[in-house]
Amino acid sequence: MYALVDGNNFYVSCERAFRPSLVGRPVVVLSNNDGCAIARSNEAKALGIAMGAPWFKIQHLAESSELVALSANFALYGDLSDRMMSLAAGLGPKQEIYSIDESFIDLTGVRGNLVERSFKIRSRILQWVGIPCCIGIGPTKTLAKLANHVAKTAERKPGIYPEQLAQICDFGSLSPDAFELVLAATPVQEVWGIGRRIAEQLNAGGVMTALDLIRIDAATIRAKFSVVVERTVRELQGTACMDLDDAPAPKKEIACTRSFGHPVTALSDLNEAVTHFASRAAEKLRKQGSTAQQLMCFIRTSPFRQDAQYSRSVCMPLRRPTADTATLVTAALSGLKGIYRPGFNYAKAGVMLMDLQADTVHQRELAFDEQEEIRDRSPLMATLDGLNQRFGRGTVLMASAGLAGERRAWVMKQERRTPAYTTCWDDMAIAKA
DNA sequence: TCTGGGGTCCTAGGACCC
DNA sequence: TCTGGGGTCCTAGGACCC
Repeated sequence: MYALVDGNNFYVSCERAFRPSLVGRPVVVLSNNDGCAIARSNEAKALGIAMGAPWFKIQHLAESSELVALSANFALYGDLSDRMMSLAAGLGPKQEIYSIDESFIDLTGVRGNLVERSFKIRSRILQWVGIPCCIGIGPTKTLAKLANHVAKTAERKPGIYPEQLAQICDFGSLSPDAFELVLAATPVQEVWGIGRRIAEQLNAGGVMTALDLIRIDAATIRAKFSVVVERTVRELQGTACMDLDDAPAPKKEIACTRSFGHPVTALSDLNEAVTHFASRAAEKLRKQGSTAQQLMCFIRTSPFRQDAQYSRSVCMPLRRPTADTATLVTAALSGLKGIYRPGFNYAKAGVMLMDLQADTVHQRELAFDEQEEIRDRSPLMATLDGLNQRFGRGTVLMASAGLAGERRAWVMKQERRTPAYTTCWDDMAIAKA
């Protein structure tokens, strides 16, 4: 048996934990650059705000419906996530942290009443961290995920599922008939692994609900779709095809990409931005103990503007695997120089590190070129990371990143950000008697 | 005026090998 | 006139996830 513990409207709940006045109000959290809604409170969902709705299209609701919009505050969300995860881990012996707000728990060997135990964990997370969550339980990960969907929907929209399934839903405790009713009330697109495209094709073939899907035999699905969809169907039918992954593998690629706060035209501005992205990507790379053998750099205009369009990327093979910021920034800037064309309004740029390998692997080289000195700068990088961790991101950076004091067009817009209450001394909330 | 960021996996087809 | 069989690796594109 698996459980899925999932924070409700997670980013919004994090904001509410420190601003209780937001409880009961329609709230959205905006993406970087205050672009579009990436989290919505139940009240905001009730206003009809879609996931990913552009802010400028829903902004009028701030006046008419007292909608509150906040800039994403990932420092806060990450920290509250850690706290929630450590409490969720108490549900069973093994945990897989699947995303910032979700974790699977392996319930093997857990005795007693799973539903009661889940309610206890849920109320502990609510009391200690301030995040409401729902828990789904099922014999496979896909079923646990579906049970979680049922638990959340039963709480938010009465009438679709039995109300006793709200907050905690254990498929294991449902009769076969009750289970079928639940599946029949679930659109096929709500199943984990069935996205918009596959759902369209299924719907066209008359497969509308999870119950319809579960009744198709796996071989037919395999023939019509793929082994991926087949796995989803088998999981729905109760055959576990996915194990709990409690030790995630290192990333195979690491990216840092951003949209700009304002259109950028000058190469000098792009140089600063790309320096930042390459530096940040390099930092992530070192954190996971990897080196990169290839770097990709891209720039693009906005596809949403009636403007001359330009989009190009370039791959830069590296002389040898590296996690050195200076080397990576140099490669990124030289790539950028090659693809930059003047006269465009650039909206976004990014750096991706690829062909990663463990930094414990060292390829010996013959010294063909006596002039070339291979210097190990990893102690310097460790110092750099240490300073930036202790005194804050950007304390020490490459000169080509530019000076932070100046107003820079490419810096992303974050006009409604709340304080980093739990990760910055200056932002700490003060309790008044 | 204003539309996010960061990942993974699978498949088909081409190039190439013996 | 007749033109094999089996395999690997790489890439691009599509689909999915949060």
